[in-house]
Amino acid sequence: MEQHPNKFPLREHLKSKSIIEKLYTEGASATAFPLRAVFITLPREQQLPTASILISVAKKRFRHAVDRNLIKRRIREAYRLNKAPFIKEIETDGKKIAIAILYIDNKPGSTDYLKHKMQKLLNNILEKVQKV
RNA sequence: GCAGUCGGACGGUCUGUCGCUGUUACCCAAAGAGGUAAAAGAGGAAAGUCCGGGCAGCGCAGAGCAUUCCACUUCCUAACAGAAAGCUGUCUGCGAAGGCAGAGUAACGCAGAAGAAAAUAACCGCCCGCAAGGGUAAGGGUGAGAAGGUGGGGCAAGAGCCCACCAGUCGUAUAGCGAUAUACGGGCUGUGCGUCUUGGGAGCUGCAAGUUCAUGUAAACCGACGUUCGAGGGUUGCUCGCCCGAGUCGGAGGGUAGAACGCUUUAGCCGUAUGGUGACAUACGGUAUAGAUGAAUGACAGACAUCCCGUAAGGGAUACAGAACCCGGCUUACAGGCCGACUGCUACU
Repeated sequence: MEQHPNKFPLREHLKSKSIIEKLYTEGASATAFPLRAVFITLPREQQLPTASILISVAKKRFRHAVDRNLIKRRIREAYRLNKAPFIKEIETDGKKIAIAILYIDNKPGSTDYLKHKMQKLLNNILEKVQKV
C-alpha cells in the first residue's frame, strides 16, 4: 500500500522534552524571512520518524490565541505540502532530523507567501545539512 | 413612519480537493507501527481569571486573641461579592427608564495655606449702657457643612422664644412578612471620614489537585542535632493547651520527565404543564452533544445569504474572538440583523 505523501500525522510532531532542549542549545539555524528554523541531525533510532517538526509562534508577537493558531496552521499547511522531496533527500543521506520552525514577523503572512518561503527554508536547511 | 428605553434570543449556510484529533467497525500483522470506512469534533462570550461552588489531597480534642470578607428589606440558589421583587435618598432624561449611595454612631481622633468661629462660637454688624461691660446667630465673607429651612409674631436688638408649613428625629396608631409609608403627638435638631461598635461568615492548597503503572533506584557518601535530661514534627496567623515521636535536617551527587485513570452523564440540555409579580421551584416526557496535552477542530477554491457603495455593469464588507477538570455568576470585546413590552414626536382615520 502506497503512503500518501502529504500526510502530517501527530507522530511527526516533535514532543520529546530532551530533544527540544538539545535543539535550542546545540542546534544550527537557517532563515527565510519570516520563517526561521533551528535544527539538529540525529543518529538513526528506530522510534523517531525521519523528520520531527515543532512549530512555534511567540506570544510576544501575537497576543491573541486566535492569531497564533492561524499562523501555526498556515505554517503546518505549508510544510505539509512541501515536505515530500525534502524528506526524501534526508532519507537518502541516511540521517534523521529535528526542526523547530519559528515565526519571526509581527504580521501574519498569507498562505501562498508562506508556501513559497517554506520551500526556500527547506532548501536552505538541506544545503547546510549536506555540507556537514 | 422616525427617534429612543428595557428585556430576550441569534451571531453565517452549502459543495469540492488535500489534511488533523480521538472513537467505533473491518483489513494486514507474531506484536507494535500501519491501512480503509463511518459518524463526530470551539464560544456567547471558549476571553479577563474578579467572585461562588462541585471535585481532589492534606489538616481538624478544645479555648482565647488577632486577621480578613460581607452589610437597606424580603426572596432565589449547591453557593456567591450574583439574580429577582421592592424601600429610602440623590443625580440625569420631556418620557419609557437609567446611574450612584444605603448596618450603628456611645466613645476617641482627623479636616485647615479657607474662615472671626468647626461646637460649652462674637471679627464686622445690631441692641442696652456715660463708660467698663453685657446681650445677640437676623445680615457679611469662607467652606462639602455655620447651630434645622421659609414666612409671620415677638423683642432693646435678637433667638424654636412662640405660631404655620416643610425636612429630620423619637413615641403611638394604622397598612405592609419587611425595608418603609401615612396620620397624630413630643422634644427642639451640624457635616464628612477613620478608628470603633453590632450582626453574619472564612481551614489550606488547586486537575501541574490527586491515583495507578512503567523506567531508574540509594537503607550508598559527607556534616549537624537527638532517643525519656526528648532532636524534630503536627495542631490555619499567634498564644495556651493537646497529640505524635526515633529519627530529623542540610550538603554533594544521580535518575525519571513516558503511559493510563482523573476526563466528560451532568446543580446537563430541550419541551409541556402547574405554582409564583419575578428570580425560580415541582412534575412528566424527550435527548446524548469536543476531550486535545510542544496541545486536533484546518488550508485552498467556488456558490449562496445578509449589509454597504453604484443609474448600471460591477465592487466591497461579514465582527469580537479559539475549549484545557466541570458548573453558576460578574466584567470586558463584538459586523450585522431578529422578537417582545414600553416612551416621545409626527402623519392619517
